[in-house]
Amino acid sequence: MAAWEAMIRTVAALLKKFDRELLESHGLSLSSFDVLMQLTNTPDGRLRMQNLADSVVLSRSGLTRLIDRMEVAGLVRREPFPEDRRGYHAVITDEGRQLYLRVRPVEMRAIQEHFGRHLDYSDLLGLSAALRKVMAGNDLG
Amino acid sequence: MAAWEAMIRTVAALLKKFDRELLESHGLSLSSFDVLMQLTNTPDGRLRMQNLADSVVLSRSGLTRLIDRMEVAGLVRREPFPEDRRGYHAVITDEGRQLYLRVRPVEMRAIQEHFGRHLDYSDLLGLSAALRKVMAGNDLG
DNA sequence: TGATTGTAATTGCACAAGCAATTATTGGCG
DNA sequence: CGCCAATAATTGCTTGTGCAATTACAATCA
Repeated sequence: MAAWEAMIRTVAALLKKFDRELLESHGLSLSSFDVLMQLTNTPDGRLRMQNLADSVVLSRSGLTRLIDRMEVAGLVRREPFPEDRRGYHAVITDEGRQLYLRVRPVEMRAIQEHFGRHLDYSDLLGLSAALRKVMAGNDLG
Repeated sequence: MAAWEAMIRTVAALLKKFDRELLESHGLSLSSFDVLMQLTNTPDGRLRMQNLADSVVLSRSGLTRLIDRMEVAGLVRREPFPEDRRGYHAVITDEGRQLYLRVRPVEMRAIQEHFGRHLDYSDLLGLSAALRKVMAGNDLG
């Protein structure tokens, strides 16, 4: 219970901080960054809306609007998915890739500075292991 | 980095789940529950708006409106603070206390079910210790 | 084939949250 | 004392989010 409390407060505080920093430095929300990261991590920079919504912390409709905004900003584009014409791919654009490459090191540094720096290796191992158990227990892959 | 990712996704997913469960079962948001908890944990069930905003995961203005809603719902009331007439106390009402007492066990069970159950004692100790380090390193008391 | 059921994504709507500006009050300093 | 900066809380405005309903398409099965 205490562990849970500590966890939500820590995560919330850090997320808020990262979100603000990213917004100020690059005009990018954490959600957008997350989308760029997920897309970059696929072999061809594309993902169905559905799968993207699952990996990102966002509802379906939330993702729809986020992709709307990111499309306007030129970071991603939608492409119809021939094999199932209900579906769309979100595809990262060159501009999106470039922005991601610029932002990623900044974000990594922030995480290191505010999170990783305070933990040693065994802390991180323990943390990861514990979280994996919780995720597995909740079908969060 | 992987640990951080796992943490935000786990926390986000569980928070969403808890929030929905609480809303359905008692018409209460997690934020409201958090306020009730913070107030109950003080000796006289009252806290300045400012201090409450710090302990709850919420901005000043967010808290103002949340207290508005909770006041309408009869769970808390505002009381002027004589020693500093700019300030207000949020005070938990009897109704608020009763609701908290009903909801708390439900919430504890949910946390146990979705979080605690998957971890053994040493996991929890390690988790708490690690989070304390991070919080201390970020001035989060 | 045609009807029914299921699924992908979007849209209408309402609400909650944050930032910036505002109001009311306090405290310091000449 | 009177002015000015600082602080507590609120309010106006804008944006992001989720739920429920909707649209478009797919799949199954008689």
